[in-house]
Amino acid sequence: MTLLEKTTASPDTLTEDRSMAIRESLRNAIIDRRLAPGTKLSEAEVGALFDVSRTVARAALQMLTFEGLVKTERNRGAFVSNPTPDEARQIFASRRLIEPGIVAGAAERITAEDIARFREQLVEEERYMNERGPAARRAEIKASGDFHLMLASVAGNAILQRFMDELVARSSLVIALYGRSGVSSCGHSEHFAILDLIERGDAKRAADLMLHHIDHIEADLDLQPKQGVALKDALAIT
Amino acid sequence: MTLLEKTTASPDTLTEDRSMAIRESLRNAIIDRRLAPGTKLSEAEVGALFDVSRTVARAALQMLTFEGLVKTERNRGAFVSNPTPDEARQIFASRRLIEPGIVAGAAERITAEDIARFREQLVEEERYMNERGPAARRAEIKASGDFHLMLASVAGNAILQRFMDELVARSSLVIALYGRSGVSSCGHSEHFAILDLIERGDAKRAADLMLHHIDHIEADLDLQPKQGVALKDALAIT
DNA sequence: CATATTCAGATTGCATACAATTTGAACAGG
DNA sequence: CCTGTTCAAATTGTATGCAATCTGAATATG
Repeated sequence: MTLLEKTTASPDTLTEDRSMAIRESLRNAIIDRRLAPGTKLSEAEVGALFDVSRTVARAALQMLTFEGLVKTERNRGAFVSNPTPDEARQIFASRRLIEPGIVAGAAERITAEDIARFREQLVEEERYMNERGPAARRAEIKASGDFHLMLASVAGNAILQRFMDELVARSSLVIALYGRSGVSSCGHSEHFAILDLIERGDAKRAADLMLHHIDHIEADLDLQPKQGVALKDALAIT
Repeated sequence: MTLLEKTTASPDTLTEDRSMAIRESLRNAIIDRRLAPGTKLSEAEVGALFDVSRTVARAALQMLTFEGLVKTERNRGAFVSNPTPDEARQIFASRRLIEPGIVAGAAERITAEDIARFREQLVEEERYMNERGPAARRAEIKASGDFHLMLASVAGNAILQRFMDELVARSSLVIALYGRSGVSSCGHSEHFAILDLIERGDAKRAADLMLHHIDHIEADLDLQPKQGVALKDALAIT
Protein backbone atom coordinates (compact mmCIF):
# COMPACT_ATOMS: atom_id res chain seq x y z
CA MET A 1 0.00 0.00 0.00
CA THR A 2 2.47 2.59 -1.09
CA LEU A 3 2.18 4.21 -4.47
CA LEU A 4 -0.93 6.27 -3.99
CA GLU A 5 -0.85 9.64 -5.65
CA LYS A 6 -2.64 11.82 -3.18
CA THR A 7 -3.88 13.83 -6.14
CA THR A 8 -3.60 17.46 -5.17
CA ALA A 9 -6.96 17.74 -6.81
CA SER A 10 -8.31 20.60 -8.84
CA PRO A 11 -9.32 23.41 -6.49
CA ASP A 12 -13.02 23.21 -7.21
CA THR A 13 -13.46 19.44 -7.36
CA LEU A 14 -11.78 18.60 -4.09
CA THR A 15 -13.76 21.19 -2.24
CA GLU A 16 -16.68 18.92 -2.90
CA ASP A 17 -16.19 15.81 -0.91
CA ARG A 18 -13.11 14.25 0.53
CA SER A 19 -14.38 10.71 0.66
CA MET A 20 -15.15 11.00 -3.04
CA ALA A 21 -11.57 12.04 -3.73
CA ILE A 22 -10.24 9.11 -1.73
CA ARG A 23 -12.57 6.76 -3.55
CA GLU A 24 -11.26 8.08 -6.85
CA SER A 25 -7.69 7.64 -5.80
CA LEU A 26 -8.19 4.12 -4.53
CA ARG A 27 -10.22 3.28 -7.60
CA ASN A 28 -7.38 4.31 -9.86
CA ALA A 29 -4.91 2.38 -7.77
CA ILE A 30 -7.05 -0.73 -7.99
CA ILE A 31 -7.70 -0.66 -11.71
CA ASP A 32 -4.03 0.15 -12.26
CA ARG A 33 -3.10 -2.88 -10.23
CA ARG A 34 -0.99 -0.84 -7.87
CA LEU A 35 -3.27 -2.42 -5.29
CA ALA A 36 -3.45 -6.13 -5.99
CA PRO A 37 -6.62 -8.16 -5.53
CA GLY A 38 -6.91 -9.42 -1.99
CA THR A 39 -5.00 -6.50 -0.51
CA LYS A 40 -6.44 -5.46 2.78
CA LEU A 41 -7.63 -1.89 3.01
CA SER A 42 -7.92 -1.11 6.67
CA GLU A 43 -9.83 1.98 7.63
CA ALA A 44 -7.07 3.28 9.84
CA GLU A 45 -4.43 2.82 7.17
CA VAL A 46 -6.47 4.48 4.46
CA GLY A 47 -7.31 7.29 6.84
CA ALA A 48 -3.68 7.83 7.75
CA LEU A 49 -2.60 7.80 4.11
CA PHE A 50 -5.03 10.52 3.13
CA ASP A 51 -4.87 12.33 6.41
CA VAL A 52 -8.51 11.97 7.33
CA SER A 53 -10.38 10.23 10.09
CA ARG A 54 -11.65 6.70 9.84
CA THR A 55 -15.12 8.10 9.27
CA VAL A 56 -14.16 9.52 5.90
CA ALA A 57 -12.01 6.57 4.94
CA ARG A 58 -14.86 4.25 5.77
CA ALA A 59 -17.25 6.17 3.55
CA ALA A 60 -14.84 5.82 0.64
CA LEU A 61 -14.53 2.09 1.23
CA GLN A 62 -18.30 1.76 1.36
CA MET A 63 -18.58 3.37 -2.04
CA LEU A 64 -15.99 1.06 -3.50
CA THR A 65 -17.83 -1.87 -1.99
CA PHE A 66 -20.98 -0.73 -3.73
CA GLU A 67 -19.12 -0.62 -7.00
CA GLY A 68 -17.86 -4.14 -6.54
CA LEU A 69 -14.21 -3.12 -6.54
CA VAL A 70 -13.86 -3.95 -2.87
CA LYS A 71 -15.34 -6.75 -0.85
CA THR A 72 -16.15 -6.06 2.78
CA GLU A 73 -16.54 -8.81 5.35
CA ARG A 74 -18.28 -7.90 8.53
CA ASN A 75 -15.92 -7.33 11.42
CA ARG A 76 -13.01 -8.27 9.21
CA GLY A 77 -12.52 -5.36 6.91
CA ALA A 78 -12.29 -4.38 3.28
CA PHE A 79 -10.23 -6.13 0.62
CA VAL A 80 -9.57 -5.41 -3.01
CA SER A 81 -11.91 -7.66 -4.98
CA ASN A 82 -10.63 -10.90 -6.39
CA PRO A 83 -13.24 -11.56 -9.06
CA THR A 84 -14.05 -15.19 -9.74
CA PRO A 85 -14.27 -16.51 -13.30
CA ASP A 86 -18.02 -16.59 -12.87
CA GLU A 87 -18.14 -12.93 -11.88
CA ALA A 88 -15.93 -12.20 -14.86
CA ARG A 89 -18.42 -13.86 -17.17
CA GLN A 90 -21.25 -11.88 -15.61
CA ILE A 91 -19.35 -8.66 -16.12
CA PHE A 92 -18.86 -9.33 -19.80
CA ALA A 93 -22.41 -10.57 -20.25
CA SER A 94 -23.57 -7.25 -18.81
CA ARG A 95 -21.32 -5.31 -21.12
CA ARG A 96 -22.66 -7.20 -24.12
CA LEU A 97 -26.12 -5.97 -23.26
CA ILE A 98 -25.23 -2.38 -22.52
CA GLU A 99 -22.44 -1.37 -24.84
CA PRO A 100 -24.17 -1.84 -28.17
CA GLY A 101 -26.81 0.56 -26.89
CA ILE A 102 -24.13 2.97 -25.82
CA VAL A 103 -22.57 2.87 -29.26
CA ALA A 104 -25.94 3.62 -30.80
CA GLY A 105 -26.44 6.56 -28.48
CA ALA A 106 -22.94 7.84 -29.12
CA ALA A 107 -23.42 7.60 -32.88
CA GLU A 108 -26.41 9.88 -32.59
CA ARG A 109 -24.84 12.54 -30.47
CA ILE A 110 -21.14 12.58 -31.24
CA THR A 111 -19.62 15.86 -32.38
CA ALA A 112 -16.56 16.69 -34.41
CA GLU A 113 -14.73 17.81 -31.27
CA ASP A 114 -15.58 14.52 -29.60
CA ILE A 115 -14.10 12.63 -32.48
CA ALA A 116 -10.92 14.64 -32.24
CA ARG A 117 -10.65 13.78 -28.54
CA PHE A 118 -11.23 10.13 -29.30
CA ARG A 119 -8.42 10.09 -31.85
CA GLU A 120 -6.06 11.66 -29.35
CA GLN A 121 -7.04 9.01 -26.84
CA LEU A 122 -6.42 6.25 -29.35
CA VAL A 123 -2.93 7.41 -30.25
CA GLU A 124 -2.06 7.53 -26.59
CA GLU A 125 -3.36 4.01 -26.23
CA GLU A 126 -1.16 3.03 -29.15
CA ARG A 127 1.87 4.55 -27.53
CA TYR A 128 1.46 2.41 -24.42
CA MET A 129 0.93 -0.64 -26.62
CA ASN A 130 4.34 -0.21 -28.14
CA GLU A 131 6.08 0.31 -24.83
CA ARG A 132 7.28 -2.63 -22.81
CA GLY A 133 7.10 -3.31 -19.09
CA PRO A 134 4.38 -3.75 -16.53
CA ALA A 135 3.79 -0.01 -16.07
CA ALA A 136 3.04 0.37 -19.77
CA ARG A 137 0.81 -2.69 -19.59
CA ARG A 138 -1.22 -1.14 -16.80
CA ALA A 139 -1.46 2.13 -18.62
CA GLU A 140 -2.61 0.29 -21.70
CA ILE A 141 -5.39 -1.49 -19.85
CA LYS A 142 -6.44 1.80 -18.32
CA ALA A 143 -6.40 3.65 -21.64
CA SER A 144 -8.32 0.88 -23.32
CA GLY A 145 -11.03 1.12 -20.67
CA ASP A 146 -11.09 4.88 -21.03
CA PHE A 147 -12.12 4.52 -24.65
CA HIS A 148 -15.25 2.67 -23.59
CA LEU A 149 -15.93 5.22 -20.87
CA MET A 150 -15.60 8.09 -23.29
CA LEU A 151 -18.18 6.45 -25.50
CA ALA A 152 -20.47 6.13 -22.51
CA SER A 153 -20.06 9.77 -21.64
CA VAL A 154 -20.90 10.83 -25.19
CA ALA A 155 -23.99 8.62 -25.26
CA GLY A 156 -25.72 10.99 -22.89
CA ASN A 157 -27.26 8.59 -20.41
CA ALA A 158 -25.92 9.23 -16.94
CA ILE A 159 -27.27 5.97 -15.56
CA LEU A 160 -25.63 3.83 -18.20
CA GLN A 161 -22.48 5.84 -17.78
CA ARG A 162 -22.37 4.92 -14.11
CA PHE A 163 -23.01 1.27 -14.90
CA MET A 164 -20.17 1.39 -17.39
CA ASP A 165 -17.87 3.03 -14.85
CA GLU A 166 -18.39 0.03 -12.68
CA LEU A 167 -18.19 -2.56 -15.42
CA VAL A 168 -15.03 -1.15 -16.98
CA ALA A 169 -13.30 -0.86 -13.63
CA ARG A 170 -14.13 -4.43 -12.76
CA SER A 171 -13.11 -5.54 -16.24
CA SER A 172 -9.70 -4.05 -15.67
CA LEU A 173 -9.35 -6.17 -12.56
CA VAL A 174 -10.46 -9.24 -14.46
CA ILE A 175 -8.08 -8.62 -17.35
CA ALA A 176 -5.19 -8.09 -14.99
CA LEU A 177 -6.05 -11.34 -13.23
CA TYR A 178 -6.98 -13.62 -16.09
CA GLY A 179 -5.57 -11.94 -19.17
CA ARG A 180 -3.20 -13.88 -21.39
CA SER A 181 0.00 -12.26 -22.53
CA GLY A 182 -0.50 -10.84 -26.02
CA VAL A 183 -3.56 -8.89 -25.13
CA SER A 184 -5.27 -6.13 -26.93
CA SER A 185 -3.29 -5.75 -30.11
CA CYS A 186 -6.46 -6.59 -31.99
CA GLY A 187 -8.61 -4.83 -29.45
CA HIS A 188 -6.92 -1.58 -30.21
CA SER A 189 -7.51 -1.71 -33.93
CA GLU A 190 -11.12 -2.52 -33.17
CA HIS A 191 -11.37 0.69 -31.21
CA PHE A 192 -10.27 2.55 -34.32
CA ALA A 193 -12.74 0.67 -36.46
CA ILE A 194 -15.61 1.33 -34.07
CA LEU A 195 -14.84 5.01 -34.01
CA ASP A 196 -14.74 5.12 -37.81
CA LEU A 197 -18.13 3.46 -38.10
CA ILE A 198 -19.60 5.84 -35.56
CA GLU A 199 -18.14 8.81 -37.38
CA ARG A 200 -19.71 7.58 -40.60
CA GLY A 201 -23.02 7.31 -38.79
CA ASP A 202 -23.25 3.57 -39.31
CA ALA A 203 -24.63 2.87 -35.86
CA LYS A 204 -25.75 -0.65 -36.64
CA ARG A 205 -22.38 -1.88 -37.82
CA ALA A 206 -20.62 -0.03 -35.03
CA ALA A 207 -22.80 -1.74 -32.44
CA ASP A 208 -22.18 -5.13 -34.01
CA LEU A 209 -18.47 -4.55 -34.01
CA MET A 210 -18.61 -3.52 -30.37
CA LEU A 211 -20.25 -6.83 -29.62
CA HIS A 212 -17.47 -8.68 -31.38
CA HIS A 213 -14.92 -6.53 -29.64
CA ILE A 214 -16.28 -7.56 -26.24
CA ASP A 215 -16.25 -11.18 -27.35
CA HIS A 216 -12.62 -10.81 -28.31
CA ILE A 217 -11.67 -9.30 -24.98
CA GLU A 218 -13.38 -12.11 -23.13
CA ALA A 219 -11.97 -14.79 -25.43
CA ASP A 220 -8.54 -13.51 -24.54
CA LEU A 221 -9.04 -14.45 -20.92
CA ASP A 222 -8.15 -17.71 -19.27
CA LEU A 223 -11.20 -18.23 -17.10
CA GLN A 224 -10.32 -21.41 -15.30
CA PRO A 225 -11.80 -21.95 -11.83
CA LYS A 226 -8.43 -20.77 -10.49
CA GLN A 227 -7.53 -23.08 -7.64
CA GLY A 228 -11.15 -23.86 -6.93
CA VAL A 229 -11.35 -27.43 -5.74
CA ALA A 230 -7.59 -27.52 -5.88
CA LEU A 231 -6.90 -28.09 -2.23
CA LYS A 232 -9.12 -31.11 -2.01
CA ASP A 233 -7.77 -32.59 -5.23
CA ALA A 234 -4.20 -31.47 -4.84
CA LEU A 235 -3.90 -33.44 -1.64
CA ALA A 236 -5.58 -36.50 -3.09
CA ILE A 237 -2.36 -38.39 -3.68
CA THR A 238 -3.06 -40.96 -6.33
CA MET B 1 -42.38 10.47 7.91
CA THR B 2 -44.64 8.16 9.81
CA LEU B 3 -45.62 4.82 8.37
CA LEU B 4 -42.31 3.00 8.49
CA GLU B 5 -42.56 -0.62 9.39
CA LYS B 6 -39.53 -1.17 11.55
CA THR B 7 -39.45 -4.69 10.18
CA THR B 8 -38.69 -6.96 13.09
CA ALA B 9 -36.44 -8.64 10.62
CA SER B 10 -35.74 -12.32 10.25
CA PRO B 11 -33.32 -13.41 12.97
CA ASP B 12 -30.48 -14.23 10.61
CA THR B 13 -30.78 -11.33 8.21
CA LEU B 14 -30.87 -8.53 10.74
CA THR B 15 -27.87 -9.88 12.57
CA GLU B 16 -25.99 -8.90 9.49
CA ASP B 17 -26.00 -5.16 9.16
CA ARG B 18 -28.27 -2.57 10.63
CA SER B 19 -27.67 0.13 8.06
CA MET B 20 -28.63 -2.41 5.40
CA ALA B 21 -31.92 -3.09 7.16
CA ILE B 22 -32.66 0.61 7.40
CA ARG B 23 -31.81 1.06 3.76
CA GLU B 24 -34.23 -1.73 2.89
CA SER B 25 -36.97 -0.21 4.98
CA LEU B 26 -36.54 3.27 3.53
CA ARG B 27 -36.29 1.80 0.07
CA ASN B 28 -39.63 0.11 0.44
CA ALA B 29 -41.17 3.25 1.85
CA ILE B 30 -39.90 5.25 -1.10
CA ILE B 31 -41.02 2.93 -3.85
CA ASP B 32 -44.35 2.52 -2.08
CA ARG B 33 -44.74 6.27 -2.06
CA ARG B 34 -45.18 6.37 1.68
CA LEU B 35 -42.26 8.77 1.44
CA ALA B 36 -43.04 11.29 -1.27
CA PRO B 37 -40.37 12.67 -3.61
CA GLY B 38 -38.73 15.70 -2.10
CA THR B 39 -39.25 14.54 1.47
CA LYS B 40 -36.31 15.43 3.63
CA LEU B 41 -34.58 12.54 5.33
CA SER B 42 -32.56 14.05 8.12
CA GLU B 43 -29.92 11.88 9.69
CA ALA B 44 -31.14 12.56 13.19
CA GLU B 45 -34.73 11.76 12.33
CA VAL B 46 -33.91 8.52 10.57
CA GLY B 47 -31.62 7.57 13.40
CA ALA B 48 -34.31 8.24 15.99
CA LEU B 49 -36.90 6.30 14.04
CA PHE B 50 -34.77 3.20 13.88
CA ASP B 51 -33.13 3.71 17.21
CA VAL B 52 -29.59 3.98 15.96
CA SER B 53 -27.00 6.71 15.93
CA ARG B 54 -26.57 9.18 13.12
CA THR B 55 -23.57 7.19 11.96
CA VAL B 56 -25.68 4.21 11.00
CA ALA B 57 -28.50 6.30 9.59
CA ARG B 58 -26.00 8.18 7.50
CA ALA B 59 -24.61 4.98 6.04
CA ALA B 60 -28.08 3.92 4.99
CA LEU B 61 -28.70 7.27 3.33
CA GLN B 62 -25.39 7.03 1.52
CA MET B 63 -26.41 3.69 0.06
CA LEU B 64 -29.74 5.08 -1.10
CA THR B 65 -27.91 8.00 -2.64
CA PHE B 66 -25.77 5.60 -4.58
CA GLU B 67 -28.87 3.87 -5.86
CA GLY B 68 -30.33 7.14 -7.04
CA LEU B 69 -33.37 6.90 -4.78
CA VAL B 70 -32.13 9.76 -2.66
CA LYS B 71 -30.37 12.95 -3.63
CA THR B 72 -27.90 14.40 -1.16
CA GLU B 73 -26.86 18.03 -1.24
CA ARG B 74 -23.74 18.94 0.61
CA ASN B 75 -24.40 20.55 3.97
CA ARG B 76 -28.12 20.46 3.27
CA GLY B 77 -29.09 16.85 3.67
CA ALA B 78 -30.79 13.95 1.91
CA PHE B 79 -34.08 14.10 0.06
CA VAL B 80 -36.20 11.50 -1.65
CA SER B 81 -35.40 11.79 -5.35
CA ASN B 82 -37.67 13.75 -7.58
CA PRO B 83 -36.71 12.32 -10.96
CA THR B 84 -36.89 14.69 -13.90
CA PRO B 85 -38.51 13.64 -17.16
CA ASP B 86 -35.05 13.37 -18.61
CA GLU B 87 -33.93 11.00 -15.88
CA ALA B 88 -37.11 9.04 -16.44
CA ARG B 89 -36.25 8.61 -20.10
CA GLN B 90 -32.75 7.50 -19.20
CA ILE B 91 -34.14 4.95 -16.80
CA PHE B 92 -36.35 3.40 -19.46
CA ALA B 93 -33.65 3.57 -22.08
CA SER B 94 -31.45 1.58 -19.73
CA ARG B 95 -34.17 -0.94 -19.12
CA ARG B 96 -34.67 -1.39 -22.85
CA LEU B 97 -31.05 -2.43 -23.14
CA ILE B 98 -30.92 -4.72 -20.15
CA GLU B 99 -34.26 -6.44 -19.84
CA PRO B 100 -34.34 -8.27 -23.16
CA GLY B 101 -31.07 -9.86 -22.12
CA ILE B 102 -32.55 -10.75 -18.77
CA VAL B 103 -35.50 -12.41 -20.43
CA ALA B 104 -33.14 -14.43 -22.57
CA GLY B 105 -31.17 -15.51 -19.53
CA ALA B 106 -34.31 -16.36 -17.62
CA ALA B 107 -35.65 -18.41 -20.51
CA GLU B 108 -32.53 -20.54 -20.36
CA ARG B 109 -32.52 -21.18 -16.66
CA ILE B 110 -36.10 -21.08 -15.47
CA THR B 111 -37.42 -24.13 -13.64
CA ALA B 112 -40.91 -25.47 -13.11
CA GLU B 113 -40.89 -24.25 -9.53
CA ASP B 114 -39.89 -20.79 -10.69
CA ILE B 115 -42.83 -20.72 -13.05
CA ALA B 116 -45.19 -21.67 -10.27
CA ARG B 117 -43.87 -18.80 -8.16
CA PHE B 118 -44.29 -16.42 -11.06
CA ARG B 119 -47.91 -17.42 -11.51
CA GLU B 120 -48.57 -16.84 -7.84
CA GLN B 121 -47.01 -13.43 -8.12
CA LEU B 122 -49.13 -12.58 -11.13
CA VAL B 123 -52.43 -13.48 -9.50
CA GLU B 124 -51.48 -11.30 -6.57
CA GLU B 125 -50.74 -8.51 -8.96
CA GLU B 126 -54.14 -9.06 -10.51
CA ARG B 127 -55.83 -8.85 -7.14
CA TYR B 128 -54.38 -5.40 -6.48
CA MET B 129 -55.40 -4.33 -9.95
CA ASN B 130 -59.02 -5.01 -9.18
CA GLU B 131 -58.95 -3.22 -5.87
CA ARG B 132 -59.52 0.48 -5.67
CA GLY B 133 -57.79 3.16 -3.64
CA PRO B 134 -54.27 4.55 -3.40
CA ALA B 135 -52.97 1.74 -1.20
CA ALA B 136 -53.94 -0.82 -3.82
CA ARG B 137 -52.37 1.38 -6.49
CA ARG B 138 -49.10 1.43 -4.62
CA ALA B 139 -49.21 -2.29 -4.06
CA GLU B 140 -49.90 -2.78 -7.74
CA ILE B 141 -46.89 -0.72 -8.79
CA LYS B 142 -44.76 -2.63 -6.32
CA ALA B 143 -46.02 -6.03 -7.45
CA SER B 144 -45.54 -5.10 -11.08
CA GLY B 145 -41.93 -4.20 -10.39
CA ASP B 146 -41.44 -7.41 -8.48
CA PHE B 147 -42.26 -9.40 -11.59
CA HIS B 148 -39.33 -7.80 -13.37
CA LEU B 149 -37.09 -8.35 -10.38
CA MET B 150 -38.03 -12.00 -10.19
CA LEU B 151 -37.04 -12.39 -13.81
CA ALA B 152 -33.72 -10.76 -13.04
CA SER B 153 -33.09 -13.10 -10.14
CA VAL B 154 -33.82 -16.13 -12.31
CA ALA B 155 -31.52 -14.90 -15.05
CA GLY B 156 -28.54 -15.69 -12.85
CA ASN B 157 -26.44 -12.58 -13.29
CA ALA B 158 -25.92 -10.86 -9.96
CA ILE B 159 -24.63 -7.67 -11.54
CA LEU B 160 -27.59 -7.23 -13.82
CA GLN B 161 -29.84 -8.09 -10.93
CA ARG B 162 -28.41 -5.21 -8.95
CA PHE B 163 -28.79 -2.86 -11.89
CA MET B 164 -32.40 -3.94 -12.19
CA ASP B 165 -32.99 -3.42 -8.49
CA GLU B 166 -32.00 0.17 -9.00
CA LEU B 167 -33.86 0.67 -12.25
CA VAL B 168 -37.10 -0.86 -11.05
CA ALA B 169 -37.04 1.11 -7.83
CA ARG B 170 -36.48 4.34 -9.69
CA SER B 171 -39.14 3.37 -12.22
CA SER B 172 -41.64 3.05 -9.40
CA LEU B 173 -40.86 6.59 -8.39
CA VAL B 174 -41.25 7.78 -11.96
CA ILE B 175 -44.54 5.98 -12.46
CA ALA B 176 -45.91 7.38 -9.25
CA LEU B 177 -44.87 10.86 -10.35
CA TYR B 178 -45.72 10.88 -14.02
CA GLY B 179 -48.10 7.96 -14.47
CA ARG B 180 -51.48 8.63 -16.01
CA SER B 181 -54.57 7.17 -14.39
CA GLY B 182 -55.42 3.92 -16.13
CA VAL B 183 -52.03 2.41 -15.77
CA SER B 184 -50.98 -1.13 -16.15
CA SER B 185 -54.11 -2.92 -17.19
CA CYS B 186 -52.33 -3.83 -20.40
CA GLY B 187 -48.99 -4.16 -18.64
CA HIS B 188 -50.32 -6.91 -16.50
CA SER B 189 -51.53 -9.07 -19.35
CA GLU B 190 -48.16 -8.55 -20.94
CA HIS B 191 -46.52 -10.03 -17.89
CA PHE B 192 -48.61 -13.13 -18.39
CA ALA B 193 -47.74 -13.27 -22.06
CA ILE B 194 -44.02 -12.85 -21.38
CA LEU B 195 -44.09 -15.65 -18.85
CA ASP B 196 -45.90 -17.91 -21.30
CA LEU B 197 -43.34 -17.31 -24.00
CA ILE B 198 -40.50 -17.96 -21.59
CA GLU B 199 -42.15 -21.15 -20.44
CA ARG B 200 -42.43 -22.29 -24.03
CA GLY B 201 -38.75 -21.54 -24.49
CA ASP B 202 -39.38 -18.90 -27.10
CA ALA B 203 -36.71 -16.55 -25.82
CA LYS B 204 -36.64 -14.37 -28.91
CA ARG B 205 -40.33 -13.53 -28.86
CA ALA B 206 -40.30 -13.13 -25.11
CA ALA B 207 -37.48 -10.61 -25.35
CA ASP B 208 -39.28 -8.71 -28.09
CA LEU B 209 -42.44 -8.58 -26.07
CA MET B 210 -40.50 -7.31 -23.08
CA LEU B 211 -39.23 -4.49 -25.24
CA HIS B 212 -42.75 -3.59 -26.23
CA HIS B 213 -43.84 -3.90 -22.65
CA ILE B 214 -41.27 -1.31 -21.57
CA ASP B 215 -42.37 0.94 -24.41
CA HIS B 216 -45.93 0.67 -23.18
CA ILE B 217 -44.99 1.53 -19.63
CA GLU B 218 -43.10 4.58 -20.79
CA ALA B 219 -45.81 5.60 -23.24
CA ASP B 220 -48.22 5.64 -20.35
CA LEU B 221 -46.27 8.43 -18.69
CA ASP B 222 -46.79 12.12 -19.06
CA LEU B 223 -43.22 13.31 -19.31
CA GLN B 224 -43.67 17.04 -19.53
CA PRO B 225 -40.87 19.27 -18.23
CA LYS B 226 -43.00 19.67 -15.07
CA GLN B 227 -42.99 23.36 -14.15
CA GLY B 228 -39.60 23.96 -15.70
CA VAL B 229 -39.54 27.50 -17.05
CA ALA B 230 -43.03 27.94 -15.69
CA LEU B 231 -42.28 30.66 -13.21
CA LYS B 232 -40.68 32.93 -15.75
CA ASP B 233 -43.45 32.36 -18.28
CA ALA B 234 -46.31 32.20 -15.85
CA LEU B 235 -45.57 35.70 -14.71
CA ALA B 236 -45.11 37.03 -18.22
CA ILE B 237 -48.50 38.72 -18.39
CA THR B 238 -49.46 39.09 -21.98
C1' DC C 1 -43.34 48.67 1.03
C1' DA C 2 -39.53 46.27 -0.82
C1' DT C 3 -34.88 44.85 -0.15
C1' DA C 4 -30.68 43.89 2.37
C1' DT C 5 -28.48 42.33 6.76
C1' DT C 6 -27.80 39.90 10.98
C1' DC C 7 -28.04 36.24 13.89
C1' DA C 8 -29.84 32.15 16.33
C1' DG C 9 -31.40 27.58 15.65
C1' DA C 10 -30.89 23.49 13.30
C1' DT C 11 -28.30 20.22 10.44
C1' DT C 12 -24.51 18.24 8.33
C1' DG C 13 -19.21 17.08 8.14
C1' DC C 14 -15.81 15.17 10.60
C1' DA C 15 -13.00 13.42 14.47
C1' DT C 16 -12.68 10.74 18.33
C1' DA C 17 -13.88 7.46 22.15
C1' DC C 18 -15.57 3.21 23.52
C1' DA C 19 -17.62 -1.48 22.87
C1' DA C 20 -17.73 -5.79 20.23
C1' DT C 21 -15.37 -8.95 17.43
C1' DT C 22 -11.71 -11.25 15.26
C1' DT C 23 -7.00 -13.04 14.97
C1' DG C 24 -3.06 -15.25 15.88
C1' DA C 25 0.42 -16.46 19.14
C1' DA C 26 1.66 -18.40 23.50
C1' DC C 27 0.86 -22.24 26.09
C1' DA C 28 -0.98 -26.66 28.10
C1' DG C 29 -2.12 -31.34 27.42
C1' DG C 30 -2.31 -35.56 24.84
C1' DC D 1 4.92 -33.33 17.40
C1' DC D 2 0.21 -32.19 17.00
C1' DT D 3 -4.13 -30.31 18.77
C1' DG D 4 -7.01 -27.46 21.56
C1' DT D 5 -7.41 -23.42 24.73
C1' DT D 6 -6.67 -18.81 26.45
C1' DC D 7 -5.76 -14.25 26.03
C1' DA D 8 -3.96 -9.82 24.34
C1' DA D 9 -3.42 -6.90 20.37
C1' DA D 10 -5.58 -5.11 16.50
C1' DT D 11 -9.61 -3.88 13.83
C1' DT D 12 -14.22 -2.92 12.96
C1' DG D 13 -19.04 -1.19 14.60
C1' DT D 14 -21.29 2.41 16.79
C1' DA D 15 -22.22 6.54 19.54
C1' DT D 16 -21.27 11.10 20.51
C1' DG D 17 -19.15 15.80 20.60
C1' DC D 18 -17.59 19.81 18.27
C1' DA D 19 -16.91 22.83 14.30
C1' DA D 20 -18.65 24.47 9.86
C1' DT D 21 -22.51 25.54 7.16
C1' DC D 22 -27.08 26.54 5.90
C1' DT D 23 -31.85 28.49 6.72
C1' DG D 24 -35.18 31.57 7.79
C1' DA D 25 -37.00 35.01 10.60
C1' DA D 26 -36.36 39.28 12.74
C1' DT D 27 -34.53 43.62 12.06
C1' DA D 28 -32.58 47.51 9.75
C1' DT D 29 -32.42 50.53 5.70
C1' DG D 30 -33.57 52.84 1.40
